[in-house]
Amino acid sequence: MLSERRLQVLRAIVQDYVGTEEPVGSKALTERHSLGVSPATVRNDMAALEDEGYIAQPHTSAGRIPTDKGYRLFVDKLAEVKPLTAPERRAIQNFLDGAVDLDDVVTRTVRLLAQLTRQVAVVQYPSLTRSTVRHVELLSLAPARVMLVLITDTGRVEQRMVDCPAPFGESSLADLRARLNSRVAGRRFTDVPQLVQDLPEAFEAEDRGTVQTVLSTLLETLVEETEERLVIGGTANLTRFAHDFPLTIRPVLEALEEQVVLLKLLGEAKDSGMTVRIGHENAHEGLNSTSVVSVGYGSGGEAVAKLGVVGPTRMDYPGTMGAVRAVARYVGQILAES
Amino acid sequence: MLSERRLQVLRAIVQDYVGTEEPVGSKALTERHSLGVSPATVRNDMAALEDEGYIAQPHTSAGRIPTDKGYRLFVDKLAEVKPLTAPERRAIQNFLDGAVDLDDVVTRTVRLLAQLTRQVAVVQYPSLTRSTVRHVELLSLAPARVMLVLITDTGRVEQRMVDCPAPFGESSLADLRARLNSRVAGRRFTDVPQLVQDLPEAFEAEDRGTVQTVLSTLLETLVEETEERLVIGGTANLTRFAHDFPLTIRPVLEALEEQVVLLKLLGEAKDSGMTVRIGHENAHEGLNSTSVVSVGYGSGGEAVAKLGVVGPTRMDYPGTMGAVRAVARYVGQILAES
DNA sequence: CCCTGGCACTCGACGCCCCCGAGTGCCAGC
DNA sequence: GCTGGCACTCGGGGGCGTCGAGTGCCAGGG
Repeated sequence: MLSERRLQVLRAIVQDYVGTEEPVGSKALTERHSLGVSPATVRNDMAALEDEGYIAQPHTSAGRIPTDKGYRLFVDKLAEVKPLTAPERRAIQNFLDGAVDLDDVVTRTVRLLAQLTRQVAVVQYPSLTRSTVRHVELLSLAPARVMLVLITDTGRVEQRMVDCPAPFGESSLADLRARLNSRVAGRRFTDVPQLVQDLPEAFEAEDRGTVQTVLSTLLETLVEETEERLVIGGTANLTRFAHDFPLTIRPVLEALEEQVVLLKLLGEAKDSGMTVRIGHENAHEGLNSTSVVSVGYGSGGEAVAKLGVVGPTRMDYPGTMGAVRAVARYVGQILAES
Repeated sequence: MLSERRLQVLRAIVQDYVGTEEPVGSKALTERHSLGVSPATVRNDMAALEDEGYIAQPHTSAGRIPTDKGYRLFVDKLAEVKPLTAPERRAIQNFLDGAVDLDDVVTRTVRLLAQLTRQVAVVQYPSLTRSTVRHVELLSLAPARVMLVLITDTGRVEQRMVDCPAPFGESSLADLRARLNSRVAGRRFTDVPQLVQDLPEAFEAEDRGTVQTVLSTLLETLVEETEERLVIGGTANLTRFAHDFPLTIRPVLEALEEQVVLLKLLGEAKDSGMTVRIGHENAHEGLNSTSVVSVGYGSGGEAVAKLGVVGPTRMDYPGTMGAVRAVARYVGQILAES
């Protein structure tokens, strides 16, 4: 177990390194922090911290920098989430209050978060798994061609073309439309598959193939509709922390373009409370030199989606966590109001 | 007026510089190209080209690099658009054929273009203004509440709620739906106002108010909801040509995050044919060191939106233009089919 | 008139060396 | 267990010389 003072030393190292972006030495430490001991003592502590793997030397005769493990300890034990200042909060509220619809809320949030943290922001759209079907419309465009339109209770509309295996009469179409809606209107997406399962049986043999095709297209659409979407912003901030150029930022840019990667990233985070994943804790290796701070947000008590930022492991954790938490709260409020 | 040989020299300089990314000198030029003259002669030509502003020296005693003006001449007079190879075309077709809906087409297109050109790709969603109406659907959600769904020929769907001034029967609704579609289906958005002008007259007095309300909502949708959307991809490719400075890529990343900037960028391009904007020809100063190659695409003969790539002025223009043109063509085909 | 080879000159890139100083580990003493 | 002292390490930066690609100019030849 590390002594109290050694923890202080670690905290001081993290703070200084985050501030200066340069390895920090024993002398500089004692000058900038009132630890009450001499550099020599600090050196001993540093040696101990290095033995435990919390800090490392980039090369002999250089100062120390925190390791992922060091940041982890810092975040878990040594840092307090820094609340935003009053003007910052007002700015958030003003900015988000101007949003006109869901898209706008999400877009504004991502900009806000990127600006506030000066890092890359990621915001997931509120999940639709709890949505219900308002209406399903079928339109005949050609004898063997049907357009399927799905309308959800949140006002979203999805449309698909269906190529039928056989011509499908207008009356059969009306029949299918009526039966379909009476079963699924008002029901949750997740219940639909079961509700339409035996529908083909109600039709003549010649139409069953088409009915089946239409139904499976509908089910596909439902699945896609619930697929998680997200928006990112502030990628230009990546250039701030990349003297050691393309090497660092290229894989990050690549990872950020893969929505799948990001969704997995957010998915791995805890559903409640804030999650901080540091460096190699991130499964995706392009993100091994970055940290991800994420938190769920939602209109009620329940989180419906997540948002967060991606930045260098050498980031201001207290400040970033404060900003992320504050933004999540305000977005939740906005969603609850609308 | 420049002699034929000097144009050849300029072409050779552009080609070599694009290939090697290094200033090109007179000796190297004569070695790599069979110009039929000695380095000394080339030097004279180069001096002339420099006087005219087509090439420049980064510093004394270095080779020459093309200026924006030089690239412009190259693109206008010296380069042929390079057609894609057969395997490349097959790859494009295969990749795009797998798309299931409009979103998917756009997403795939942007990935494809980024991969093909190894640059940043930008694809605009088909704009509603130049589209035609495929179908208008009306759904009765409550006695005095109608949902209007507009489906365009490009597969885009827009939806609006209409609160009717009076209850509106199912049969009247069907009547309106039929009349409306027989008039506007297949017609351009811009023609719709005139086509529906006298429609209320065909209805009973009690329904006219509602018909009028529905129609004006439709017109609003056509006019208002022309909000242009676009998608970008391949930003990681920026790192390829910026090992020198984060300085270069930062403003580019910033510009790319501003949809407004990009829309203006594409908007400035010609409606038909390919547009190449080189360096300072781009109004936005963050993009002063990049070139933008863009072209319109559409389901029929007419362009409904644009797509293109953003890359360094030092890019392979013939290849890029070939890829952009080919992708635009195939996307057009896909849109026409669906 | 235009092309050519020759020549002197320029200047950035590269490698070398050396010094400086921050930072370290260790140790004896308080 | 903390402290000051001390010898050592090593990366960074500045100065310097060399190298070579590239240039402009010029006189001579087709």
